[in-house]
Amino acid sequence: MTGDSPVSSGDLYILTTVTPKERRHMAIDRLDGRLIELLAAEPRIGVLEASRRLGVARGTVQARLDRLQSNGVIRGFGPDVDPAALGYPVTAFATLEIKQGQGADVRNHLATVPEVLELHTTTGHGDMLCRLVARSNADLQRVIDRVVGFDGIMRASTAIVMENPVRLRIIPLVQQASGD
Amino acid sequence: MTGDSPVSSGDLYILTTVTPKERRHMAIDRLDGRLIELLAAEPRIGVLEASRRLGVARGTVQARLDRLQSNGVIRGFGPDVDPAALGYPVTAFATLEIKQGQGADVRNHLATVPEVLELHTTTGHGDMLCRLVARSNADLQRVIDRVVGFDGIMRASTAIVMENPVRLRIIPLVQQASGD
DNA sequence: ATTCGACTGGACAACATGACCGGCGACTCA
DNA sequence: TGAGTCGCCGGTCATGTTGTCCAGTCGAAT
Repeated sequence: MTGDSPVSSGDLYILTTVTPKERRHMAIDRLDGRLIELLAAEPRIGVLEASRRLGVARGTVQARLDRLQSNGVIRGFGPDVDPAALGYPVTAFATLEIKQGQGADVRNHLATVPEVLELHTTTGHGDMLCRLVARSNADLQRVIDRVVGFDGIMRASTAIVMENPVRLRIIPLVQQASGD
Repeated sequence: MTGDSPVSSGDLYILTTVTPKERRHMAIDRLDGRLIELLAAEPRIGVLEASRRLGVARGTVQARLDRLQSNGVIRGFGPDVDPAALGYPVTAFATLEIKQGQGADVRNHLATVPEVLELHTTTGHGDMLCRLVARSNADLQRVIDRVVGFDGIMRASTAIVMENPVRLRIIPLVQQASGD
């Protein structure tokens, strides 16, 4: 039931022009949008309760959920863990400059560092952007040393996060995509 | 049951020194870690099945889960929605430079843009960092125009994400924090 | 007109849930 | 040393939910 997503974010993002015909196959409709909102607001809700709230039959909700998951629109329902509550209250973003041809090695290196929560390769004069967490500012130094203590990395510039006024969110986008 | 988290990521991160005594109260132990891993791997698992896999009593899993949630370690189980599958395959990070004293206005402005998935205020010469998505590179221009089309923003520099070798992850950190 | 897909409303057995309980062992503290 | 506290165990119970069927309706496309 948990089929491979047709769009893997591990891949290169391929830029496409989407025709109206294709849109019909990939877009989510209002009911999908409402379902996702509902699940986001009250995740421990069951299929049955969701169907009651949405005013549709239980089978419909079940079918929509299955479709959203095999579509890859909903990747899963993993627990949302707060690094701060784990003892890592400091977040930072590091821009890394990479030696030519060392990209793969650097990726592998960074993947082994638990404090690297996320890594992207980007355009622009920095080559990679990664999200780090640490136990304290002093600990951040240790993390950065570990991150940049690798041959392929030429330079790193780090920005420490002070405030996070907009937490990672998806609902507004879902609403826009579903015409809600 | 879903009490307020003692550590809200919307707040300023306060840097603390953690004594061993405090650690005992906040850290997660091996069982917590295994439970989180299990939930991350198979989110639709129930409490009963989890207790079987972990080899502990059902009540124990229930109690641990409750504690992790009221601790704020587990914020929730929201659906993990893939923007690419919604029709927004382009991701970018924008560094914004803000006019003095306009921070709050800019935050409010950005919060109204659905394509802004995340916003941080940071140290460094850029003042804010935000994560954007768009339907295409051309669409990204529209999104950026909307983001920077606001009085308080002086300059923006954008890095388009090409690849995402390490997806947002938390398990390695959980393992480290739980001594697993 | 027919076929197709999506939705409805209903049924069923199997299962999971929340809420309890008494009891056990480990720990803290006076 | 003894009392209290805490987390965990293994069990019970009524209740609600799940997965899986089914026949029937509706609208859109062929």
